[in-house]
Amino acid sequence: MIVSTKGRYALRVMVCFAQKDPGEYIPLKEIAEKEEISQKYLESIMTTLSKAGMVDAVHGKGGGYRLNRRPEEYTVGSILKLTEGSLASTGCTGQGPNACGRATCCEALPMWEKLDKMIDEFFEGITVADLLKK
Amino acid sequence: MIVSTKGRYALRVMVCFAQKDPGEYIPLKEIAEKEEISQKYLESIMTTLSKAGMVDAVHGKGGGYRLNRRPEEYTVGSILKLTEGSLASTGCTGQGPNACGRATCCEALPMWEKLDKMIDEFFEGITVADLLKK
DNA sequence: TATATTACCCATGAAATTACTAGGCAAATA
DNA sequence: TATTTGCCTAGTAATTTCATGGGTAATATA
Repeated sequence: MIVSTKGRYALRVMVCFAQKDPGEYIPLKEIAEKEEISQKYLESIMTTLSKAGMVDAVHGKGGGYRLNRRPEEYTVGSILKLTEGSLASTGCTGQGPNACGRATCCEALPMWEKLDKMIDEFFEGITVADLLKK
Repeated sequence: MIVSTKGRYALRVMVCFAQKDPGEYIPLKEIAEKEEISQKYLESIMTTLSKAGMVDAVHGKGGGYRLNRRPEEYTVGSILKLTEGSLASTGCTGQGPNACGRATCCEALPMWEKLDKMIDEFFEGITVADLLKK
């Protein structure tokens, strides 16, 4: 499976924030209950989003999280890449420590690369705003 | 990652057979060595392919495996669906025991379904023969 | 018939990943 | 100061992945 709950939760939560009044801080607890997601688990996801500058976070009473851009400025791709780490279909494409040693002669490699490109373009072409309107 | 070694090995091996003389049986050992894949692991993959009727298998000396159709008659999709079980991107699409309880109200579901369709069409549009010619 | 060769079957296991859970600390507000 | 909220670190149970090991069944050849 290409997308774990982490990425899917992140997406749903971002859509959830987009439905709220912009500027208003929403505590995580409220979102977790509405979306029926474990509060503790969601904490780690929100921290990731916060550290990456995707959302603003404020401690204490009256605090919580909020979006810091308009929904149409968040691509689904940017959210998934952040929370999932990568969207690569196989791990044998690209560089890095997991690069396949047979890459130079693998008949299938161009196919995986084409797929990855297709998936990337798919997710980069959708924004949180697109998920909102239905 | 959407495609594990099991599916990737299966694909590479099918390409490997397609390069051989049609009709000739090739022992698994030879393929495993050429492709640098664990012989024992490959056994289970080949058995899956054999039981599904994708390849012919013959025991004993001079035996082994061979394709039973022309390379252009095997889609990548058919091989991956067989070895990977499914190519669904999330597990929340479709029916089955893992179907998401929020499916009816999930804003992201149409996106996952569209992605799955795109991926399926991608793999069904490529055959073993396509991987061969390069 | 005996032997070697090959596919097939079943069980086991190590490593990694996923999806959480637990508990405390830090910051902000009233 | 007390409460509310986010942040940090660790641990853990279940599942999946990627194999390994040992035996059995079928086929060909000497």
